[in-house]
Amino acid sequence: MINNKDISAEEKILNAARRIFENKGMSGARMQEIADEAKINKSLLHYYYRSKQLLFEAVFKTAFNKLAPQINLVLNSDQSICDKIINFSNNYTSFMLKHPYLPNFILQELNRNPDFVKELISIDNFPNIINFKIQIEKAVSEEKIRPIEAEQLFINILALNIFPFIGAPLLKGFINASDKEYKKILNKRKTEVAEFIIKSIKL
Amino acid sequence: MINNKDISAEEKILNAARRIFENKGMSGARMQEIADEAKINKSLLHYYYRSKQLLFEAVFKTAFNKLAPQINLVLNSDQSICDKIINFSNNYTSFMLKHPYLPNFILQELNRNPDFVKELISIDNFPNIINFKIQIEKAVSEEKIRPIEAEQLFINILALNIFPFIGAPLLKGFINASDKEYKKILNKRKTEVAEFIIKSIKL
DNA sequence: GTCTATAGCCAGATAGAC
DNA sequence: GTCTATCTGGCTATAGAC
Repeated sequence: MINNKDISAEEKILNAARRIFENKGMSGARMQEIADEAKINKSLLHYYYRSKQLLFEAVFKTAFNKLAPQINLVLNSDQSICDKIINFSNNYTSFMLKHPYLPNFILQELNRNPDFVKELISIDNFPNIINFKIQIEKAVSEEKIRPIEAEQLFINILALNIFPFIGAPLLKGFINASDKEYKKILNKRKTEVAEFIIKSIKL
Repeated sequence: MINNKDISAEEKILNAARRIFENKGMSGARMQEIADEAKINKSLLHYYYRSKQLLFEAVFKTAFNKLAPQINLVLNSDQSICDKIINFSNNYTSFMLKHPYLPNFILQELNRNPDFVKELISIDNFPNIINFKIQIEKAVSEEKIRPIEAEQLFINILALNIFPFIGAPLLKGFINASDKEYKKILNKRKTEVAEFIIKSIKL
């Protein structure tokens, strides 16, 4: 039997762990730091999650499950290509402005441990390009958009939307922007990115 | 007086450290692992570089100094906008196919420690958007390209070229590509990316 | 310059009282 | 479930012989 206090402790830990892991990664994070962030005794971390590795995996899967549905809207919804591009660019950027460390965290850990993707693929709703590929090939053959491979277009859509968050520290430096100015630039991208892509693929 | 053997040891360490740090990051790397990779006694790492932190900084600055000139070709060379986009997309992708972990390594560590950018900015030849901004504004006012802000275009150019390397593990999963197939896709991007951008900004 | 041995510290994990 | 105390191992860094 689990009472309210238990749920609260487990969730406090998971949220604290998310903040610390997103910032420092698996190897840079300290269990003590997570405990402090959660305002909870360090032993309780082990009581609830057994080990640092298991706590990390819980955080990682939660993070990935936030990202996957967004990608699936591009790959598997029944919107038109234009609507997908417009909606995804708008929604994804809005979402990321609230969770700016998420893509960096996920990609960082996957680069460090590429085999982890294999585990993720078996999960329900792991994004897959097949339907999108059919949609693009159809649109090309019907001359609704210029000839372009679905894989290249898909990579472009993700690149234009995700990179501004991953590359933020560097981009801020290159373009001489304060945090506030950079946030403004990101906000503009909610519509800019879709316009950029659509202008490129229209006939 | 430094003889050949010294130089060799120092370089062996730096190269080994680069490989390990690029893979595991500062906090995930172990001095013993770097020593093994360099086939050298662990004490020598401290003899030559004093501490892990200093060794890391040497590796990081070397890496950044490889990246910066490439960015400066876009920002500060006197090529036309089209030539810049075509040449950068081609050269950068060729370069990154040889150093695929470089952008991930740099962005990872900058995200973990954003203040580090401030140190980099003081370095000679730190990329700056000013000249590029002038060039774009001129081209827009002369109606050579459609209206677009220099910052947004610059972010797009970097995003389309860099993200496919940082996001590789995830993208491979989404588009069901083997390492070999993904490499083929990246190779195509040497020309695809430039085409995609130019189609979007032409009038 | 290169090695072995070890100091000194810190992190993850557990034992056990309450 | 929650706490304190502590074990155990691994890591950076250094001392000191050669």
